[in-house]
Amino acid sequence: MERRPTIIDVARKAGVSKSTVSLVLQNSPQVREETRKLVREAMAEIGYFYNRSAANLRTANAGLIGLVINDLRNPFFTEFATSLQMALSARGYAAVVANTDEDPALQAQVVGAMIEHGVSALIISPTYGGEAASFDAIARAAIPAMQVLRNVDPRVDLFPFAAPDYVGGSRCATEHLLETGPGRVAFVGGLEGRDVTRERMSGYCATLKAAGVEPLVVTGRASRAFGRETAIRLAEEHPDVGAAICFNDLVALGMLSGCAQIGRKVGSDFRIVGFDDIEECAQAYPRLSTVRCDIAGFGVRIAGTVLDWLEEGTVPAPELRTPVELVIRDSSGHPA
Amino acid sequence: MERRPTIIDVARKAGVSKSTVSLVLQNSPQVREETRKLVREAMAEIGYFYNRSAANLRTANAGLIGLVINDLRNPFFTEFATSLQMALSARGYAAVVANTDEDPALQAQVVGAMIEHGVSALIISPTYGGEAASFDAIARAAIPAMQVLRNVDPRVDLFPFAAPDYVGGSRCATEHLLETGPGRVAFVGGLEGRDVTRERMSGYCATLKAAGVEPLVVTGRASRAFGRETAIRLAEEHPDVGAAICFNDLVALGMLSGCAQIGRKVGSDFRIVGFDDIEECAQAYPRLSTVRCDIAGFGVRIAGTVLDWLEEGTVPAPELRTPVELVIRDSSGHPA
DNA sequence: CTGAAAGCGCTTACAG
DNA sequence: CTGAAAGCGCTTACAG
Repeated sequence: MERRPTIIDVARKAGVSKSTVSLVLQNSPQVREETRKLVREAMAEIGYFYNRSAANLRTANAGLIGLVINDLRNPFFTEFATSLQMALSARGYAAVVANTDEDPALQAQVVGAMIEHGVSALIISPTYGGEAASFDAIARAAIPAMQVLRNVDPRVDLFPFAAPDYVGGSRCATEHLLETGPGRVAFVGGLEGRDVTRERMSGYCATLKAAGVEPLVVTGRASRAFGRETAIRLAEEHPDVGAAICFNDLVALGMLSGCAQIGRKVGSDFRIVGFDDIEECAQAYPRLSTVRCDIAGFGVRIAGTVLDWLEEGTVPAPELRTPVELVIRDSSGHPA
Repeated sequence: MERRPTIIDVARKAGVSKSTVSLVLQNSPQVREETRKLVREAMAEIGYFYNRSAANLRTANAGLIGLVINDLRNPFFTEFATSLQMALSARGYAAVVANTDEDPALQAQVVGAMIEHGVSALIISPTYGGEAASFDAIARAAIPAMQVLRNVDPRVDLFPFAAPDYVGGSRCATEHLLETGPGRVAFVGGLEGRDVTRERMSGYCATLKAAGVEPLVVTGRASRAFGRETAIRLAEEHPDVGAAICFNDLVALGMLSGCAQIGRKVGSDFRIVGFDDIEECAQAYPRLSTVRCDIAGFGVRIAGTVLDWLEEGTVPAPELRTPVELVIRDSSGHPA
């Protein structure tokens, strides 16, 4: 467990100066091919590892990106974080990631820790509430940061916002449900008063209004458990409701489970469309129709946007909306 | 976007030397309370952020832990990684995390990157194959590292191994299935030749052998899709099979879906038990019986083990097995 | 309790 | 193409 070799050790071994070793490390063209090879061999021989922290002290580019996520156990966010991380990795960056579990205090803490670790940029899917503490710290530290999936800080010039086109998605889904069968269509899940809920609901409300149909909104946690309970409750209390558009796939999958439990046949007796298109949708029975947000592609895109910002100074637009697509499978019936 | 304040700026502002500021940063008791307060105020006023990379250069404790996971999109690993990360965070460490997608080359790359970033320790749920490249690099860098969930490198003295007690779990599950009904019980899912598959299968095989029953093993990818297909295929080709113990919950959930599709009633016509107890099990219909590995608790425990190793020098035992527990819900029927 | 000085491993002009 | 020197922001003895 002795001291790790440094460029000085490499230099000594290779018989050159440490500047030369540094130049080799940076692939500088001004080092002769022969010397370069000599140095590389010396590195391999003595087991040299580049020390980025030390380099960072001079250049202030750690190659570290912070990723803070409000709910990392939710498959939607897992998929986002994973795709993003892998895209960063492919471009030579490492990701420091933290889950905040929707806790503003925890979020402020991890954001602070990441700043201390010298992240070059921050990508944050923020909690609702207490956002000031986190974003003010980021602003003070003058670190490029994007807010994704949820827009909680209005300073989008400082903290550009990106998310899928939720409104468009809910409009399509509602129109589809209006076409495929009779009965009222409900909107299920999503916590009241939140932006994302408002957006995913607004396409629904607008479409129903245009069609002259009365809406029925059942807000609540975006969980399987809530979906399941609601499916059962809806059958009892609102037998006239023949379809539901869900806040997300988790709720929809929960409704599938609830309908199975009470023997209500999904796709005919009752029609459901989810939101997000997590992997499970295609494997459920019946296969779940949903609004595909291509969250993996979204993650990759955000990685690119942030790295371009960092490397080329291309400041992202204040608001980016990525297109969504209705995927019709079996849970929503088929147009008559 | 000017230069970030340093301890020198703080010192000047507070009218003390930079050593004093450093001492305050470390909560050294040798600084007078009054001075301490003065310094803290100065820090707040000029927006100072601690620079860990710089500190690390002297002390070689970055407060960074590397977490590399073979399949981060799998809810089992997501839960593990998230719990672990949050436990680290609670003790003041940040986690650099990377998904390797079962790719040995990618794994070697991210391990190298983490070493460069100066992680103080590594926790790795490794890919199968090509392990030498990764673990040799870790050994050369002399970084404490644990292999979890999969034991691929035999040097467990160097890289202690920890995992739930898979063998015991599969034994319990098999006994349970033998008690709750008639028909053969199959083992479904898990790639052939892998340690985890072998372990999760061995309790099954041993129990059947003791009971004098013929085993039926259907290996394959540990996915919902495979479970679904297998449920359908089993009903056609092996109508005598009345129960299945699955490699993991994903397979079991897939089987639930397949049974629903062909109208086979799970819990009576056919009995299923999963493995892991991911969150979804309790929300499925019927609710899935499974072997609980308490992966969240496992993650927290590993975090503790590694940090104790780092901070107190407590070297972990070469192999740690954590207890598992059979959770009986509705999918496995009930003992007659 | 506080200051001055050296050093952690690198990069970056600047000479040669 | 290569060397000597300064400096990144901190910590750590060592004096005072």
